[in-house]
Amino acid sequence: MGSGERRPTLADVAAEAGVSVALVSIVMRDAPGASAATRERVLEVARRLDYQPDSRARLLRSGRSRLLGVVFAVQHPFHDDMLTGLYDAAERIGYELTLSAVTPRRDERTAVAGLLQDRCAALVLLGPLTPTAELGAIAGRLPVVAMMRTVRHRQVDVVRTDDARGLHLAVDHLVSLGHRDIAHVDGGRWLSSSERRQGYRDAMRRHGLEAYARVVVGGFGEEDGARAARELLDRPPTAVTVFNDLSATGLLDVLRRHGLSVPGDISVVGYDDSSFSRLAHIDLTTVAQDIDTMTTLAVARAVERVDGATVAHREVVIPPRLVVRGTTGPVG
Amino acid sequence: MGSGERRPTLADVAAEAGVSVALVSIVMRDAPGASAATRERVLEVARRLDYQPDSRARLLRSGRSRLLGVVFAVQHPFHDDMLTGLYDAAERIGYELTLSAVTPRRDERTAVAGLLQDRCAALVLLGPLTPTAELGAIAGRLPVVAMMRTVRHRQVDVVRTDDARGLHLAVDHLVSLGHRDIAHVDGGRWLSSSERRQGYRDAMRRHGLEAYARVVVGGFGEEDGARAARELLDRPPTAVTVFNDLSATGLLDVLRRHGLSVPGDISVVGYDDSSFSRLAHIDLTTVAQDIDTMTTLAVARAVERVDGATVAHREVVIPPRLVVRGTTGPVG
DNA sequence: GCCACGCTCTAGAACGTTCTAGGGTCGATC
DNA sequence: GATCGACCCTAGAACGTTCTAGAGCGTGGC
Repeated sequence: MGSGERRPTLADVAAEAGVSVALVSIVMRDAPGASAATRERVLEVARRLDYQPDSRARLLRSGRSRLLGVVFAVQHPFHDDMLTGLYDAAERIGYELTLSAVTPRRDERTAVAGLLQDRCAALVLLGPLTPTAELGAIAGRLPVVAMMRTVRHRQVDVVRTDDARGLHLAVDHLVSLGHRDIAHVDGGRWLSSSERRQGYRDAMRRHGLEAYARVVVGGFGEEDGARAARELLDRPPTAVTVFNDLSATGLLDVLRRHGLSVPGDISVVGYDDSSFSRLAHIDLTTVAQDIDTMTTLAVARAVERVDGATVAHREVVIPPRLVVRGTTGPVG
Repeated sequence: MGSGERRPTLADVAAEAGVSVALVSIVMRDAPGASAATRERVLEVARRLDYQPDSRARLLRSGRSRLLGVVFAVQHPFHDDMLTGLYDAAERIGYELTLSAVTPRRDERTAVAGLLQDRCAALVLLGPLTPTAELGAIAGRLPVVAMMRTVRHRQVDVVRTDDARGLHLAVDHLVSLGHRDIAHVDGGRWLSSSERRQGYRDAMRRHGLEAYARVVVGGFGEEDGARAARELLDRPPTAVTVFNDLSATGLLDVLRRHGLSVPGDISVVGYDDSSFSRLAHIDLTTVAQDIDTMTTLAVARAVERVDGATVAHREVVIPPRLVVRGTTGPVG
């Protein structure tokens, strides 16, 4: 019936194969201490009984859990890209991932609490909104790595992109195309928003364009970009840098619907290099966060902490890369 | 630090409070058998020591796991909406969710295998691509509920939308607006694609429009819709029904970029009612899958199976609902 | 005064695994 | 021929919890 008979355990396999439980355990873990012949026989029995190790019992007994808890948010395409990278990185290093989602009706605190009960060895948080103090409290009991935001706390590790530099790249690119009237649609209350906004302001100043600097309140979603676009339509700049790709697509959509050609009338630069931004029909120029490096480092850092290594600096800042595609061009 | 001292256990709390381990367990589970006074005292100590129950040990001992494994795919916005609903439904019924993602480099088999080791009580699979026979094999060892696709196997439960009916609704709506030249962009190899395609064909026939019926190969993503749109541009229909919302947005984008106005020149109907489709700047007419009902039923069904109930019919088919927004209008 | 009962509490087994300590066996070495 | 070491294997404790059985005790009815 599916849940009918009890699932087979080590003891079942041992009995069937005529050996001790301990020996089966050795074989299943591929640990030294069994002859090739018995190894073969035990494996055959295990296969026949369709034995599946019980990771709960396994983790319970063996203390160290090789399990990383990841908190991500639903409806953030870039988080999906990060998850993809995290799975890769974890697999390379022999760790498992356990996910906990933040949804419109399930907050970050709940998501974290769930993982704490699962006794993961460490936590990786994608763009957490939890206040620093509270993050610190969690970090008091297990290693915490925050991604895509700064956390000024001595117990919390951080892996993030150099967001200020990202906006320098974006503005430099636009300036090199002849743009001067460059606006910025920010991320509203999102945490990396202020770094990016500041990066934009600095870059504009560096080019002597502070007179043109204009920041419009945005957010992380398409509707935020769309709203910002409508606001810009009164007096459109020749170029705009946007908090992230998702918001940029919302903005692009509204601009085009109002007859502006991109990049003819207006150039647009996104942020993240989310996988959808490289789709042919979107073809968005954007500031790429280095997903591979970030996820690899985040996992590595978490594991180092689990192993009790003392790591020198808690914050790793990865340089971004500008990816020029079809939404930017010379000023018309 | 962080992983410095061992995390407190029931025994620690018991020792500190001067009672037995069993009693602390009773208090933590809020089970009957402890006086109000000790209850209070034990809770106070637990709070002070920052005790967190170990769900592994808990589940291991108590057999039944109140844990539902969910397999979802990354970069499918509608799966995110489903996750949101599943979390709600699970919480209402006192179950936990454990997630396993399918990514471009992590296939469904791997995702399922992970959950099997976690000993979840049942599996919920979002639009699984696994062949029926293999799903059946998994269902042989624990209850499996597949969502958003049909599975003809006597051990696999199915909760899905009446996709044929969904396309009837879409076509009926377009016909009532005066459209006759209505094309369909399908989902390619995706599993509900054939039902929806068939629903489209039936509806066209029912309206005596088989001469106009035209199916373009699509897929689940934006780029598939975009590709299909380019194909349609030679000889554009006055309306098009699309496999899903994501594909529809790709299609919309290309159509508009080529100077077609929506819904002036062409009407577009999506499928899913993904949360982004209701954003003001997308404002997509679409066939809504009833997320609340589907997720509630899927969780309920999984739990019934876990409890060993014999459920009459294995397939639950939910009627869809047409949501008329801004991408459909009278034929121009 | 005795027994039965309800209430609060406890001891100890059990869940399925890993780990530690050690028991055989066999061939080689002194 | 005893000793050793390498190799294969096993018994039993341990992980942190829940569960079963029952102990202690105060109360009430006869």
